[in-house]
Amino acid sequence: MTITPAAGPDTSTLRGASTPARSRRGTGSYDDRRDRLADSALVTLGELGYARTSLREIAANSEFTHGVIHYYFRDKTELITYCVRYYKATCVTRYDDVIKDSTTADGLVRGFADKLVETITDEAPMHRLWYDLRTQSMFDAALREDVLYIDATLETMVWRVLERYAALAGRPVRLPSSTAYAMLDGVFERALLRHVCGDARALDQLHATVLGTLPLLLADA
Amino acid sequence: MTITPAAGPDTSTLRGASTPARSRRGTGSYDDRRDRLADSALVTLGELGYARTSLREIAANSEFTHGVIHYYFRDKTELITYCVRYYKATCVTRYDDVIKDSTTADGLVRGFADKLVETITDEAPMHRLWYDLRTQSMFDAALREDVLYIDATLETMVWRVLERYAALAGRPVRLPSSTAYAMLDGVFERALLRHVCGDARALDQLHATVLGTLPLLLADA
DNA sequence: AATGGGTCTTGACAACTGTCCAGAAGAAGG
DNA sequence: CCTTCTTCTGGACAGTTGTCAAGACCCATT
Repeated sequence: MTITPAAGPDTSTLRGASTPARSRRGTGSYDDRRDRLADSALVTLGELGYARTSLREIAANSEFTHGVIHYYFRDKTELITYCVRYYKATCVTRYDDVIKDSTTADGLVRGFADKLVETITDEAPMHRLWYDLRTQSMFDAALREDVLYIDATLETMVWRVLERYAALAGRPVRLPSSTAYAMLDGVFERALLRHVCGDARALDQLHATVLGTLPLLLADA
Repeated sequence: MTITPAAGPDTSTLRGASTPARSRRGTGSYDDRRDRLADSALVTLGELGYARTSLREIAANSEFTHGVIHYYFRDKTELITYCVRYYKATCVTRYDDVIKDSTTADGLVRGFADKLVETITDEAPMHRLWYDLRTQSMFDAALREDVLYIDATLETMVWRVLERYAALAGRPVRLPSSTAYAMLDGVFERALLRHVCGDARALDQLHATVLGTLPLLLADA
């Protein structure tokens, strides 16, 4: 998958627009290999966390050697930044099916809860990496622009779910988008923490919490 | 302030119970200097974040030299762990005055919102450090025990506020303690992120959000 | 004054980090 | 074949890290 940033922070790199589509060596185009490197990096980052992940470790878990990284990325910051944007593309559409396929308010709530549990089960390393990067942005200004942009994207993603829920229920959401997102994110982050720490009940509790909480976000009938 | 862990994870160090109360050198007792070292460390950690803070940096910002750290702490992990516990002691009583002094439900909500804004204004580095450590615990098992214990402590701290609020309002809280904490924590974390990133409206919005949201946590009249 | 032990300083060590570079490897075009 | 360009390798560099140890310092007791 080649990332195609539609909006948001500047995505230009050191290479001009005339990037060669075909490579001389290796498989796939220049951008393909860049993305595969970012893909490997994300796996390693999700495993070790931002702080402990070195460029050599990233390279070791990829098809490249450590020297190549500086061929595709100017420095570590550019690699991380690119990875963050790459990550975003993999998660913005996560709940679109829930929105599209639900025909009742209760069905949407169940589908949403199921999806939250599923994504923690399948993609916990990616989620903890996101929280890691978001927290790091409080110390490292270089990450802020991207983090805030992705956070806003996630907020609208959640808001689309709630708007559909409100429409199906015939009652408006009684909280602003920012508050609703912050609350649900807090619930999700807590469940992720418990789950990663080995709490077997974390996912069931998340499911129950979402079922019990989402109705409270709508105005009274 | 000397930390006196009442409950929670094991706090024992390499030194036995017969710790000398008076030192031969430096000012204060052995435990005093240990705490002052932890105090310096927390300031540095809050400034740079867990990942970027080295033992030499901690020592440079303290009254000690870098070698002393291994005299008071076995290794970096023990220092961090001690700091985390030390941190907890400084924040568990944060809202006790609000609980004690409030005489009306609305007054408690205002006092709580004021206090949240105040603590972000005054102690933002400490808060972002907490979120940093909590996130790191998802990657580093050594931190988990302490993090989960502190998180539980914060939950009961928030719960005490809500119980008092419910009593003053004459309506019960309609969410379990865990959910209520997760939601408010999400709102708080978001406000902190915005604030640290330079968003001047973050604190006003936090205040307004708390005023608007807390009533929703109680059952209908 | 001498001793002994708690406290602290200083320098060293190996391991690791991001970055850079000289050159090899390989494909495309002449 | 030879040249040219992209791609990649492997090593080197300087800086930083946690950890340790030899010894200096200082105070209390004898």
